[in-house]
Amino acid sequence: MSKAEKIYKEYLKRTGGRDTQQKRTIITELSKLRSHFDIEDFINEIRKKDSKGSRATVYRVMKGLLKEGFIQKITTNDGKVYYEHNFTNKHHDHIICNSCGKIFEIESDRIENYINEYCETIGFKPEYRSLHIYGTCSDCL
Amino acid sequence: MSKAEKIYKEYLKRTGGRDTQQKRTIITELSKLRSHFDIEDFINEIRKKDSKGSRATVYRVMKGLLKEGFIQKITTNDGKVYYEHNFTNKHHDHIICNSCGKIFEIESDRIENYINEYCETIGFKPEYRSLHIYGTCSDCL
DNA sequence: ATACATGCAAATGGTTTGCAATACG
DNA sequence: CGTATTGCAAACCATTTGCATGTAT
Repeated sequence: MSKAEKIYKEYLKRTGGRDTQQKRTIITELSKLRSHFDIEDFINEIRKKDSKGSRATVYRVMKGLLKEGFIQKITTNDGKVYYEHNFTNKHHDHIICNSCGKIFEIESDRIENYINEYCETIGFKPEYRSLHIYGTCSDCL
Repeated sequence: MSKAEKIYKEYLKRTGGRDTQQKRTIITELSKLRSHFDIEDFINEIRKKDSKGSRATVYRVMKGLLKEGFIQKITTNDGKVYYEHNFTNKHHDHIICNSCGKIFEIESDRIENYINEYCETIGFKPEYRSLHIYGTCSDCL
């Protein structure tokens, strides 16, 4: 069973919905993306596979994925919106340059460990996180 | 000079704008808020001080404050939007329960230090951050 | 005086929703 | 078959913008 298929199964289990071709296509295509993506581009991609893929369905699936922590939403300073999945379990954080808009991705076990420790002390069960660091990158300085 | 006045001066310096009563009122009222707030409530608050305070002006000032890192924007899982200032320099992060929606605030020097260290290694100058941890709180577990 | 700021209302853009048609279990 | 899901278009809501008016410098 492919990675995408596994995620899809897990998604169905957690959301308790029916097994449909649309959902499967969305999650399969999603799993092919490596980095943050624009949702409009993604919808166009979906439409190549399923000519009548609807925006509404994509958003409906996205909502479930967000809720279950499979994907996250990033809003940059200037209001642009991106989505990103973390199907690989390797969660990564973002460093965003306010000057040129470039986005750097980092993985940090130290932050991860710290968060887990901290949450344990207050009895909170962390599922996913979103960390964005804004500032100025070396090129712009 | 009050804290709010200091922020206001700093804001003017950084954005290079003119000194107006509206901006002053917005920043003064903002500095009175302790925690995350709903912008519509905030606009109503402003209107008590300045009967014709406009949504547009509030958003315009917010935009500058966001850009300069004086405030941050939080979007919860279910799409609700909050704002929050960090006029106190004591930046704090958020832990958000996906089940009941409660928001816990934490301060973490360890995360702060780590971020500063990390950014130094890549030549990035961090200005502010947004860290949101989603999961389930002890009450909901 | 003149350029920037404000207020209003209309426009925008991302996301959600009502409803009729369709497909899963 | 009965109910959840889809697709479409219209609705929604937070935010932005054009323009005429007001105000700081």
